[in-house]
Amino acid sequence: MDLDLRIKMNDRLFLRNPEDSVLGKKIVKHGLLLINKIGFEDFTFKKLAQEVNTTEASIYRYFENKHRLLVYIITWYWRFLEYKVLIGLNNVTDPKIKLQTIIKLIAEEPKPTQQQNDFLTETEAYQLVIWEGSKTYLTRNIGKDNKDRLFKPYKDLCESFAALIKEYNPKYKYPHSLASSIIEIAHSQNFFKQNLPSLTDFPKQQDDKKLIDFLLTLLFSTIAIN
Amino acid sequence: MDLDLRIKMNDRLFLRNPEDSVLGKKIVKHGLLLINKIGFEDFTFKKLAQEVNTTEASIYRYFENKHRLLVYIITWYWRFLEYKVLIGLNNVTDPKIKLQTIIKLIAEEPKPTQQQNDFLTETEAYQLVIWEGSKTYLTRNIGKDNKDRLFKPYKDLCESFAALIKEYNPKYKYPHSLASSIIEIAHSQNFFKQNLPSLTDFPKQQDDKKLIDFLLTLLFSTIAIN
DNA sequence: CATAAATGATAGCTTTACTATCTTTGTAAA
DNA sequence: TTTACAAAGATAGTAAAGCTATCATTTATG
Repeated sequence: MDLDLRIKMNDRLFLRNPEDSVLGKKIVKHGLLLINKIGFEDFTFKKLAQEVNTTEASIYRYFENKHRLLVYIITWYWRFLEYKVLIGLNNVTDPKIKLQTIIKLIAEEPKPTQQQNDFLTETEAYQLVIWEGSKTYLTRNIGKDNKDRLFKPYKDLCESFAALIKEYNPKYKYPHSLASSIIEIAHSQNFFKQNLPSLTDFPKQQDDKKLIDFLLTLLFSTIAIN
Repeated sequence: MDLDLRIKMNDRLFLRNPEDSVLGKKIVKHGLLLINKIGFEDFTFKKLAQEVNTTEASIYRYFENKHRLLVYIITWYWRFLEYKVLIGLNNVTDPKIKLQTIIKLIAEEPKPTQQQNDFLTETEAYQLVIWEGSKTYLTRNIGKDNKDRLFKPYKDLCESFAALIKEYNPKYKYPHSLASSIIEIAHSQNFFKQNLPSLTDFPKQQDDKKLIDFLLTLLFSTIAIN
């Protein structure tokens, strides 16, 4: 699936739009790679500056702090995923197949592709979401960040998902909670599978088949129409 | 439910056992309160030292760093919860009621009680789990920390939960994943309800009744025996 | 070609996250 | 009742993180 898309980013996320310059794109791209490599806690703008052959001060011209950079990348991913869902559901009419499709898109580890070398790559972004995604909102800044609409992409995705659930079974009482829960579970189970495998029933060295089966069963049994 | 219990803590968590001294207990108690107040990111041992009227250096004699203190409190909570489960399931034989009971114990916001004034309180610990719980393991130290068995209390709780699921339906394929998922969801939904309510279907100013209903339906529909 | 904007280079400041050392205090065995 | 020894206090110091400021130098743009 090739998507040549321009994702509109919330301009509260940056001081200078990173998409507008070579340096900006390098900051975001290598930011993603470096956070994945050393973890968000150990990640600093100084280290990133070295990777990108620039200075700390230059990075601060693009992003207020490392948290904003993190949110930038994570929300980019949510928007990207929503595009994928949009494309993936194109021409699909059966509500059941729609739900199966969205679950796969959410939970399946994306395959590495060649393109988009100069900006964010889906596979790396997916890893970032698994490891650092919840750190975007588990912060005392959540009130302010929410007012700045930083979480809109995530909310939109949940809303789309919830709409499909409602379409399948209009009487189900908790479509939003179910949607956000399944998204969260997909990532936490993926994390546990890699790092705390006894919390799952998935063999470490295996694809996401079982995880998807688990999620599909969970979803369809709870929204089943009796 | 009164529990006068002594929770055995993993001694890799501390340098000096905080339960053995007045200062140690104050550090842990006010550590919990202060993290809840200002958030883990802004929390420092220096600030805690001021709260407790001691010095930074003294706190470092008990805990290697703030992450260990966090894990200490969080794992204390998991152990505490497992005791509650143990007591709560005492004399219960019906597997269905067992599962209902454990869900309630996991998801229900504990009521404030008077006791345990000098150490950790359940209500505060519950808030900490919601806000900071996942930060215990979403770290590059997870491999080492896991070897030190820091996550054993959490694993044990999940294992107990999974065992009840297996008892109810021995044929269900994903008892561990389901157990850990429900625990995680309980907290993330609780967080969303407070902070990003559009991700849930629960009114902000209300008890956990709907959340528990959501979880119960989720659990029992997916493990239903056809 | 002029000029504005972006970047580089450098400096500096406050806070965090520790470690070290030395002194005082409180407690428990000799 | 001394003695001794561990816990805590007091103080200092260090490297890194997390910024902000300034000025010089490139690089785009009209």
